[in-house]
Amino acid sequence: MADRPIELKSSYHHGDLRGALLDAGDQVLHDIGLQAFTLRECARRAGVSHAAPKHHFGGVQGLLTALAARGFERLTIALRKHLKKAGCDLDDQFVATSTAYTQFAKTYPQHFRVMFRCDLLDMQSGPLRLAMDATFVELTNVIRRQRGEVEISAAEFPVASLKSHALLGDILVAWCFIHGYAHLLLESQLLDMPDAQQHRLRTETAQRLGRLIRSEAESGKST
Amino acid sequence: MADRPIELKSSYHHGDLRGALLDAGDQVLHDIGLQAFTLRECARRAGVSHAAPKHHFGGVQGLLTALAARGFERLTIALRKHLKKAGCDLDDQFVATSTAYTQFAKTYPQHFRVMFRCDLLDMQSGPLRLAMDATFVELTNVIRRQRGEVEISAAEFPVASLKSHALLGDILVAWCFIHGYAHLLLESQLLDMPDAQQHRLRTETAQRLGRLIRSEAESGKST
DNA sequence: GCTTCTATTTTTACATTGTCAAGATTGAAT
DNA sequence: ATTCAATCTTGACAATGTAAAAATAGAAGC
Repeated sequence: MADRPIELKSSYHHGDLRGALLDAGDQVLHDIGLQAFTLRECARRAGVSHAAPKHHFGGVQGLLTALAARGFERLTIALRKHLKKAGCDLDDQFVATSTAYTQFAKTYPQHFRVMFRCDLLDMQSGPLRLAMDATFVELTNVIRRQRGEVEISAAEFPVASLKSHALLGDILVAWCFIHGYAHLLLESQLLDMPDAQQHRLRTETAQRLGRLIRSEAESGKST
Repeated sequence: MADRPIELKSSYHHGDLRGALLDAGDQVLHDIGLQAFTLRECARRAGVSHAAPKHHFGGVQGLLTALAARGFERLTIALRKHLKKAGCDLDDQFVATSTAYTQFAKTYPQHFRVMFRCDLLDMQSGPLRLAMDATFVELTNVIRRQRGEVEISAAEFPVASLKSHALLGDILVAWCFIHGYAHLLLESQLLDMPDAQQHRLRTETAQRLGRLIRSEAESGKST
């Protein structure tokens, strides 16, 4: 009944070009991949001229940086969702984390690529740092729980600043495995195997590492 | 005294343009990185016209594929060298492997990037497959020795084709950790810390995982 | 020794890209 | 109603990857 001027797009003044370009960028990554990613193609899909993105993102690096930040945000959400579903069992939590991370890499392979290409990104970008920190808070808190420690709210980052040597070691074990698995799965095609076997192997390995971390935290506590 | 016509370069017929382009490509990666890698720049550095590479590599993908293969060859050599220096101690061998892998990633970061960007490469390329297989034979043999198994000569690949479930699991633990560490070090800058701490943490973690693999292989054998 | 053949390299051309500067448009502030 | 600043478009430039056609040189055959 009422007019809906929000959706209208007079030739100038798109309304939310920034958001539209981000969406277009997502689509471009999904459709043709990072190696074919192009500012002009994003502008085309957003229905604006080829130079329009400049005002909002400065250049291609700016848009990629924003897309990477979006990627970390999505990854954080995925981690939280899987953790929630996993409940309180520490074993399940660790497996769920590796599942979420892996599934994200398989679902958004091109985003995953951008997120870990610091030569393409503006690593000084505030939003990117925030999004990365949020992801890594989630990850490190999984390890903290495995070790029976209290969680942390946010931003005692970067990881290197952690004071507990044992905690840092456990983070290294867990995160490097999870990340390495996802990255190799995506880029090496040497881990190619039937989905069922893939899932079984990853789950078993995650359980194994979870046990390792917990048992050593236990024995460390008694000393 | 004698003429050395090999080195001469009359304007046409370079002599070994293929090799020269590979060297130029190495240099370009080292000097300006993958994000600025250009066929024309490689041709320029090799002293030939911009279209000369086509005959030898087809296109940019061909040259990158050849450079990636070279990268895997170098990585294989580095692994062998570090393993030789490590001697027979299993603990040292595992640490040496992670050291070699990490050092390679830090020394040739741009090559490392190319080697794990399957969207930029021709994954059907024979030379690339051979070079990758050689690297992974080296890696899996480290695990075999940890498990007290006999080594393998070459090419029972890809990894997924391994019949021993336990072996595959150990390979996953080891390789994903090592690769994940190197990749995160290179791309996340969240593991940034003083070199000494970096080295200590990685060494300790490698020893930890080596012990895990060996102890479980032991207890598995007795059952 | 001369010719022919073929592999290699150059030249030329074209569509695309990222970035910049200048101009056009519009909604809001005054 | 006028001014203004933010936003978008136009036009231009150098650079890139690829393709086709032309040029060159070394080898093969005679």
